[in-house]
Amino acid sequence: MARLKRLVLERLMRYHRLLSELTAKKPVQTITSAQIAKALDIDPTQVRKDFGAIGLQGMGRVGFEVCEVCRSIRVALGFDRNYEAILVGTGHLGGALLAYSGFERYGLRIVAAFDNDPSSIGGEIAGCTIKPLREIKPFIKAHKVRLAILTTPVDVSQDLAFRLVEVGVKAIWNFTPTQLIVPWDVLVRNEHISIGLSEIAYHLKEQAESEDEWTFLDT
Amino acid sequence: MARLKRLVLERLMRYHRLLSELTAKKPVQTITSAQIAKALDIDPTQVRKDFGAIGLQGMGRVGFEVCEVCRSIRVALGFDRNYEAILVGTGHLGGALLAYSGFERYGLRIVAAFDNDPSSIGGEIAGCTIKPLREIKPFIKAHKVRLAILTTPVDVSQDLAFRLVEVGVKAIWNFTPTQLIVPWDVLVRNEHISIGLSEIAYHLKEQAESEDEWTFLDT
DNA sequence: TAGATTGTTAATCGATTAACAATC
DNA sequence: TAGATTGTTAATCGATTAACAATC
Repeated sequence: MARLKRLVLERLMRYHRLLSELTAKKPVQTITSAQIAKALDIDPTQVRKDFGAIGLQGMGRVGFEVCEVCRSIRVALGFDRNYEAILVGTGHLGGALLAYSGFERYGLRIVAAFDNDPSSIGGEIAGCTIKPLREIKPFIKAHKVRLAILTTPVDVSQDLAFRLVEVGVKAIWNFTPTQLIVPWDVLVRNEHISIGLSEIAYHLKEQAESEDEWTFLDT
Repeated sequence: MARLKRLVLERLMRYHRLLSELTAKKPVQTITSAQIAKALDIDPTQVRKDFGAIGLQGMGRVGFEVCEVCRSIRVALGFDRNYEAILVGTGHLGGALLAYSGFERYGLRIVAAFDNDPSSIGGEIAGCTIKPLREIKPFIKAHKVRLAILTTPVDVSQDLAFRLVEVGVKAIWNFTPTQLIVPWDVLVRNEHISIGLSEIAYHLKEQAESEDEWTFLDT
């Protein structure tokens, strides 16, 4: 099967969530691409293409079997596997991610948290003891951890990334606003929250300005 | 000036951050589009196009003046204005956002937090008192709040969205995994963290499989 | 069978990149 | 002036959407 692109992966995730919610409310046997498309405000062809990409077959005049779709997506994205992750940086955001229990349904379990602040080391968040940063490399080696979640201050993240990949980390979920440099076979997924502010601030600015125009017309 | 598209806005944000960091380290007078492009791993033409879109003029053989670029981006995105926001849902993620002080440089100030959990109401996070949810509409009206940050459980977010827009909210920063329905003139910026897991899980799966192949060849 | 839905190819759209004259 | 960089038009690339025969 051809390698799936990022946009396809993200849509598959959305389909999966939609169908999970749907079946949680009331069990549905089948669903059409048009129904899914409407719920997510995209084109039905898109849905069929994406399903085709992971080998899903629909039934003419009926649509797709919900259970089968969910299962296929889970297999395609790798949610049927289990992988252990570590988290570095136990500030507010790190704590929030540790406390979030929703990742387990996707096969992700955070097995350890690290920090270099003496006052937080030894503490516990959501059942996870905070370990000193110097133990991170032995821990990763011992547990064959391949995913690291970075919620550290900006200035240490690149240095950390170097050290993480050295001991076998193959994916970094990066919540720090840094463009990390990593080997070609390591995936960095950037989750820079404040990027969203560009769209928000711009919208509010434009909106305020257009309001001013109307006020002008009113007078 | 033509309306800027989302992708352009996001890149402008990245330019702004890059240049802020750069000048913080050591003051630089000018920078070329090629230098910026290299740092962000994009095409130099892209940078010049984006700058052109906000009316920035470079100098042949020299490049762009760093200060002027920063200033123009701030004006274009509306970071030179101040806007007040409220936050709804003071769980772990809500708390993390309240505690984060980095938004102020973009003109955003969170002025109140709301929750409907009696045990958290009256408490304080990062200097912000948590108010009961029933006070949210009067508060928004009184303070003319136009931005709301949603970090509530999924099941209440659509109902909240309806109530928020009723009293004048024009932008919702949505951290809940729901497709919100809002009037056409209200912006919803979705920040669904677990979407990123699709890319991460898939990469780890593919990576594990390719490793298996090599192991097979070794034998 | 008739009709709705799939699966796929072709057309469109938009974003990115290449090319190069104009500029300092 | 010579050479590096901008600004802009044209070409390419990829993603989305339209069209429609095949299917149940």
